[in-house]
Amino acid sequence: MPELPEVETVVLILDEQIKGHQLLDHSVYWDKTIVNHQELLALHGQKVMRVSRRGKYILWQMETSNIVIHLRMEGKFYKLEKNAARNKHSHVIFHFDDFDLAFNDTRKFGRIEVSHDLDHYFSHKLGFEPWDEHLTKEYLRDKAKSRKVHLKTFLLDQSVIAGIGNIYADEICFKLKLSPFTRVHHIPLYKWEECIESTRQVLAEAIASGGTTVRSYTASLGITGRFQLQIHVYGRANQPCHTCNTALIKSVVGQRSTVYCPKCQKRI
DNA sequence: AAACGGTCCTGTAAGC
DNA sequence: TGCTTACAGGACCGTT
Ligand SMILES: [Zn+2]
Repeated sequence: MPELPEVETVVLILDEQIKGHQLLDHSVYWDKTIVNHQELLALHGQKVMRVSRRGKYILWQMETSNIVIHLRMEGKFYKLEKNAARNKHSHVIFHFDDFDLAFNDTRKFGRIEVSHDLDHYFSHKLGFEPWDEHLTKEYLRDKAKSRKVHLKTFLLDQSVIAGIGNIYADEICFKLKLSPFTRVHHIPLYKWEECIESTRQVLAEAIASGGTTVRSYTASLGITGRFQLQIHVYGRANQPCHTCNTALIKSVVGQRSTVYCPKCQKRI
């Protein structure tokens, strides 16, 4: 599923493909995909000024407002010839001046919403971006000291750091050499510095390779031939640890499947 | 305030 | 073989 690196890749491609183009209108085939229909209708005729990202959200800056898109599990965009046949999983089709752009989402979890005030929209949802200079070890320590949750749950909390999902949460715990079950209020200050470094390294590596799972999102937008990212733990239950050869363990943290090395990753 | 559990969805795979 | 059931999960919301 798309996490920050995948969304970043989609954003770069979308910016190249739709910036400067005029949104004529759109068709809706699954109502709940669109949060506020009237506001979206009001943007017909406007050009896309810029496509950007905040956390896992895709932002289309229009002339008078913003279209905010979350892909959730399986949302993806396909660029189509005008009036091409609709795929049964295309729930919204944006009709641009000289092409169509389909929002395809088998699980129907993705959401498209218009927001006039992004700062307000994200203020309670999202914490700092991974590369924000305000993301410091003191910030993480302070956020964690009143929390009893496991490290993995903390990393998945978008109001702490924005953009980490299930795949990279496991990878970050592995790089940090901490068990995903570590209680965050037990983690010392110096380890939070390492956490920031690990997070940035894991995400940067993933962005550099175009996102782990991004191939399916972008094939139709003209990107092919990307190599899969080297994944150390996610989806590798029972396989040998890349560091010590111990069999990796599959477990559940916060109702999410979790894989870790019982030897390399200790609880504090 | 923080934690928890249910909800939304459907394709895939396992099980009888 | 064909049917049923379990499972995957990001964000959100009501309850504890
Ligand atoms: Zn190991």
